[in-house]
Amino acid sequence: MKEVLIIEDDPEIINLLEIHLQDLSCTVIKAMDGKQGLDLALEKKPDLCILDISLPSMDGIEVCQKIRAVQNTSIIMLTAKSEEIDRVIGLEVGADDYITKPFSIREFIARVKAIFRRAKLIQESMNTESVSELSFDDLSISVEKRRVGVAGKKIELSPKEFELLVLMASHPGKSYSRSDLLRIIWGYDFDGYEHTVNSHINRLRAKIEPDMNEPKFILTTWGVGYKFNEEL
Amino acid sequence: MKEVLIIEDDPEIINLLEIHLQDLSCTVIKAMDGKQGLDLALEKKPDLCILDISLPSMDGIEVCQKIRAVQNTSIIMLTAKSEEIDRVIGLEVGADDYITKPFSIREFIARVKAIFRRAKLIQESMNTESVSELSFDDLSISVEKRRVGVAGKKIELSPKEFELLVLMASHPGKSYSRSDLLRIIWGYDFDGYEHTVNSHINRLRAKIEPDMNEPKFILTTWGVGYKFNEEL
DNA sequence: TTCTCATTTTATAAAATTTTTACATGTTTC
DNA sequence: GAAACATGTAAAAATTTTATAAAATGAGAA
Repeated sequence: MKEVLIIEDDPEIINLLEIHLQDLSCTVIKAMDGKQGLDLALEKKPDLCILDISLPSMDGIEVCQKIRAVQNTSIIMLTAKSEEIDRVIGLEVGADDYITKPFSIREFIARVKAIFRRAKLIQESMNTESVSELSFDDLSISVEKRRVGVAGKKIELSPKEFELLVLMASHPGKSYSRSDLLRIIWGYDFDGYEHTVNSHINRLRAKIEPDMNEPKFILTTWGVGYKFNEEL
Repeated sequence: MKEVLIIEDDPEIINLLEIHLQDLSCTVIKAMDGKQGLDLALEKKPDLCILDISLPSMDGIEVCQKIRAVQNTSIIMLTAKSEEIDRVIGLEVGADDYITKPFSIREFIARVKAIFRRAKLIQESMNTESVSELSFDDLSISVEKRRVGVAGKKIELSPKEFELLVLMASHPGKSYSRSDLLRIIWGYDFDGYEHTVNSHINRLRAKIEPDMNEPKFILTTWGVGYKFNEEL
């Protein structure tokens, strides 16, 4: 059960957001000014903060920075004008996402869901650092030595190819969207096309798949992304 | 299981750090002043000390120096101002890393992990260096006598070249990044370009490799660093 | 000091990877 | 089936990383 803190001085918006967050079965806590919001954030450590940029008693930017200095809470910032977003980004406040008012509830919900997905992904990827040997059928991966072999033959992979393979092979059956992969492997600040992932998957497959027309290891989850075959 | 000692007089910070260190499954011990911290460090020999610079009863810098005089515990120093870091560096206190308050937990965790990785690497590099004779194909290394021969012929190596060769030849197949090599061979306080490593590897290869276009002993792990050929 | 040698820096060339691009091929939906 | 969209493929362009050689620096010995 996720806990969400709304820091916002407009009661109408609070109400609106609260209703829809409860639909997502989140617990909602509320603060109507910056200072109180910061205190609550530090005390309750919610999974997500919705943070308005203009607030009484303490600016939203400051609140964001202070929260981020101490803990790893996801933050979505609300701004009235899109120019403010530039300011927030320029200051590298470190929010996870930004929404300009007025916004559609549909969009808001989508973003909240996206944040939760990301947080879960990052958490999962932190856990699997320790596995050093992976083996499926005739594919073997030595994470530490950075070696990959197919049917006894040594395969040379580029850094990105290797990282993609290790990540996916560490979580067989888990589908990663292209943007998940970009965020995890390329980093959150990569700005390029999602198609880049296709290229790398394509080259990786060419190196490890015996039959390109029927991939055995790296499968396509249509409309979603890619996953490592869980039935091996 | 790693043991971490926190020496810090602010209970809030202690609490914060303790929670996140426990997430990394570390055992945490705490001291709230310099003297007590020093005693605990010497008694328990933790894997890592988190050491605030301003402390009651004994300055953090003094504590750091005294710990380092006696044992090789990793130390991360916390300072309120970035000027203090200059002072710490100027005094060559020998901390492994420095963080200015306020810091983000994200960053803190990343640094702690980095310290543990380095410690592991250095520990490993110490292990097999006790071997006094190494021999691969027609390359022979006498670690004790500091002599190297290729195809029966004696080769003169400079100190850095020799150290690089011994380290890598002691751990065939293990890839070392340029920064790993700088830290292990040059020392943690070297501040120069990673490119320096290339120069040394280049000269070392020129002396021991029969064919520069296809190195036999020292191989490049593209995008990572160098390793000694494990298939000899 | 002057010389020598190891080391570091710098510059440039070469190699490999990564990203982009363009287009082909599939898949879904109406 | 056709339109819209998602994925596959291959190759050119751009970027990053590594190799190599040569010049500058610095430390120590004669």
